[in-house]
Amino acid sequence: MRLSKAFIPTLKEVPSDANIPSHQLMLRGGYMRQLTAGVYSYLPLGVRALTKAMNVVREEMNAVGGQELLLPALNPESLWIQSGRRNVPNFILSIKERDLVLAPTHEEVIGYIASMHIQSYKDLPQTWYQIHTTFRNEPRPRSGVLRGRQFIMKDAYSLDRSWEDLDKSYDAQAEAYKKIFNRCGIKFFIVGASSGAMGGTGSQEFMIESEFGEDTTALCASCGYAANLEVATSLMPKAARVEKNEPLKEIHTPNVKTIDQLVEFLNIDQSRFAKSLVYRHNGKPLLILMLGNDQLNESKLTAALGGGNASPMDAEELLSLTGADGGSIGPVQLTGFRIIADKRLEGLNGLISGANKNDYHIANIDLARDVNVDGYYDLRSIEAGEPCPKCSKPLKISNAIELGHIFKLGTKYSDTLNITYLDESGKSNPVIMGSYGIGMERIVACYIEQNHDKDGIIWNKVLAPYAIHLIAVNMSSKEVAAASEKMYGQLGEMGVEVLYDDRANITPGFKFKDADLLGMPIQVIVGDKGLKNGQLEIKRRKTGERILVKLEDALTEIKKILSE
RNA sequence: CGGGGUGUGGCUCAGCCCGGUUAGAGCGCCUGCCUUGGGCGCAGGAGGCCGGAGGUUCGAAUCCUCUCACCCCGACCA
Repeated sequence: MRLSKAFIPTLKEVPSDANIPSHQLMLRGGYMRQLTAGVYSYLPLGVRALTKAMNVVREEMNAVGGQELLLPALNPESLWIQSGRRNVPNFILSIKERDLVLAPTHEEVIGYIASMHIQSYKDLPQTWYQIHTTFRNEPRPRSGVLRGRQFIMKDAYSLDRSWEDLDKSYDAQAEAYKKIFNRCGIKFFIVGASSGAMGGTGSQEFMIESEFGEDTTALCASCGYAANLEVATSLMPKAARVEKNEPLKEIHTPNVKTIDQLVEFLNIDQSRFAKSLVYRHNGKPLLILMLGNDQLNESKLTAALGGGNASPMDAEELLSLTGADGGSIGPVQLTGFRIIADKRLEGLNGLISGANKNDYHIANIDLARDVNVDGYYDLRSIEAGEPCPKCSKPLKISNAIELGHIFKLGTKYSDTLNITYLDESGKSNPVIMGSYGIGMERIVACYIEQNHDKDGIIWNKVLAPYAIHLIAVNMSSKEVAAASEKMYGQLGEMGVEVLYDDRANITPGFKFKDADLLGMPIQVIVGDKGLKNGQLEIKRRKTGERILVKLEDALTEIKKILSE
């Protein structure tokens, strides 16, 4: 492609809306432009990079027996009502003129097709996938392409007859994912994750570490334990029971609201306090007890509650239902609430909690004696430095971007959408499903996050839109123009993808800056300086290393570098 | 959805508090000359109903009200 004819609008200045490197560079390099919040147009260079990523994904999906489909973005609303996902918050975008919705994923359509055509155990297993535009009602799009309302997803679905076969399909996808990200040159790690509203029995996320990530993960450098904070655990010890079980005692605690203030006011260790959090779960009042200053993890809470909508109660309701304001609420003699507690509180006594009377707390609480606790669950967010659940070494906490997510769905959709097959004995069974997603733009953006410098993107040959950026330093020099044109022709004949800067009246500095910004892995520079000695220059974008080669050796040398 | 911020030429921004020339700068763009190894120089030029609507005023980019859009923090997030 000749740059003189190409549509690659580069920008010298950083657009003010872009805050993270991948976003800035994709805009500056003319890879894409924003249309509206969370929606981007991909320009020619962006399409080429995305296409490269898609090719890798296709190859690896096909290699594990995936069959490519193309499913419609427009879905009948009724299908989503049937699966029970029509009203999942912030999930589906719909259109106004018809009872149609824009599909945010395709379990429903896969299920619809499968329910019609999968009839016998002989039809199983199947793995179907697509690479397709997906829509989600993101409340707050951000970070460029990392979180959009419209994005391209590779989504795959496995259909199996048994849980054992699901494990095989799932493992095959996991292996394919590793190959995909490795081939793309992305440094990733895998964490155990919550299956959330997706349902199912297990899931893992493929992550890259990034300060701009929206997920938080716990990692053990020693044994390799890795989990999303939504599900991460640690070996934080429970507090112990105290020997003497004293009777309940009210204590005056004027203007003492937080656990930290209580610790200071009473001079008692925080492990003697039961913190009360007041929520509504599906409309019903819920009191959650946490040990000391442990932080509630809402993902764990939702999981413990078996789904549904849990949110903090507002201050007015709090007062009318408990008789006290936040900071003075506790479990003793509290009526109308379901009470659950974190596992670290299990069986404890000698605790202090709110008295449901402003400025008072109650001491000597024995959860077994004084409170009707409806279950102990793991509800707390772990913190950095806590002992790894597997090997007890300190855990590290870091932010991460989710590149891919794989789920063992089980029968959730088979049940609602009636996806069954007949086994050898003629008995009807639900199909066991798995689902596997990759954000295609995230591949490109995450790669850039990990591979850029102050000048621009640093592509590897797998994702690079072009293998070579050929620069004619000065087109007004007849010799340079002739040698460049010849090189462009020869590389083209070799089948190499070349971006050729043949622009006239553009100064060399400008061309070099553009080349570094766009980031092709190899720059071939033809200028008078080298031609005097019958040479041209080859520069590696990644290292900045330059070598001079004789014109007649250039093709051989380039071939050699390309095959590395 | 709560909090904050920003909308002035293609991009980055100044001007706004404290209303009053013809609305500015840099970059980019066009023309000519010049230059040719790290976003070159000189000269000339095009391009803006100051996000939108309403109001106050003799007069509004500037003050007030409403509204829309975008960005950030939080909430949320398959």
